Amino acid sequence: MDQSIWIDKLKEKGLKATQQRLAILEVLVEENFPLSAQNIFSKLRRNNPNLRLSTVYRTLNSFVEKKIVRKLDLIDKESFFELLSGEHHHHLICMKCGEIIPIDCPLKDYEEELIDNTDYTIIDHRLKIYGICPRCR
Amino acid sequence: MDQSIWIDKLKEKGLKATQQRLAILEVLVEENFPLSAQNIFSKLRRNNPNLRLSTVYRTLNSFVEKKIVRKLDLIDKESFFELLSGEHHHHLICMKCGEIIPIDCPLKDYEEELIDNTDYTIIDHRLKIYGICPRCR
DNA sequence: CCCTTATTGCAAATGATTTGCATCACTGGA
DNA sequence: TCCAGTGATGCAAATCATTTGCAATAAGGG
Repeated sequence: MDQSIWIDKLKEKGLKATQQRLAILEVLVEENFPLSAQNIFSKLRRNNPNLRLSTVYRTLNSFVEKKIVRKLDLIDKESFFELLSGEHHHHLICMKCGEIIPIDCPLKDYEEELIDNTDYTIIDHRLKIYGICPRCR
Repeated sequence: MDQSIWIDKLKEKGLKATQQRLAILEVLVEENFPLSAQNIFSKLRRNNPNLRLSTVYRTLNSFVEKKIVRKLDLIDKESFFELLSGEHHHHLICMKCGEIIPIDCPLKDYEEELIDNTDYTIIDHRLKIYGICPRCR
């Protein structure tokens, strides 16, 4: 990973470019996939025994706030976090094996309609589709 | 509320028609709106000091399992529960005042497409749209 | 009306996430 | 390059919604 790009990005958003933040970013970039705080923590801890789960949470929360990552509530308890890059999209989740597939967003026209009908200002939306993948079926 | 309908419905689903279950159902029917476990608990407790929050949770979970109510994760922490009746729909939530508006489901065609593209069996989906209502804006 | 079994009260546990505080590491300026 | 100020982190403890174990209770079929 080219750290300098990320160092700049962090500074640009008013965040110090610390070791822990860069390590967490590196995992998110390399996986390029939704991960839980615990996931990230486990991956990093062996080479970084001082890292705490609370630091991972604090970091992810600041990343969410600065729109560097997006928080997803895919399954009941644990939240997942994914890097905000590439196309806006949603997820299809296999209820048996937990596979997560990115899917594109079908809501553009629908939101226009909604604005006309409700006079709301639309800020954001969440869409998740649950099913069973061909292998688990 | 005509209790006998609900007593039958519970029995039909293999649940005993207990006082607490009927009380919880009554609140859900009268509000006809998504409520949290704590919401329901607070409404009932004054006339029912023995009721426990854990009973409300257990009841709601069994209702979800039997498809009598639907669980919604609208805001970060607390889950909401709403009676499963009427049209399948989703929710538009005002991020300032918390107003919740039911909206209809735009996903039928999209799911067909998804089945063709992914070979998944689609079980369910969740859609929430967040915005600011005209009054709060 | 009784017996069986599901349900509830109650208290304690759980698990993800957050927080308080002292220490440490980053960064911009000298 | 070094230093001070401030934000970030380690650490431990707290929080908060939700769940669970167990003994006591209530529902409902016979």
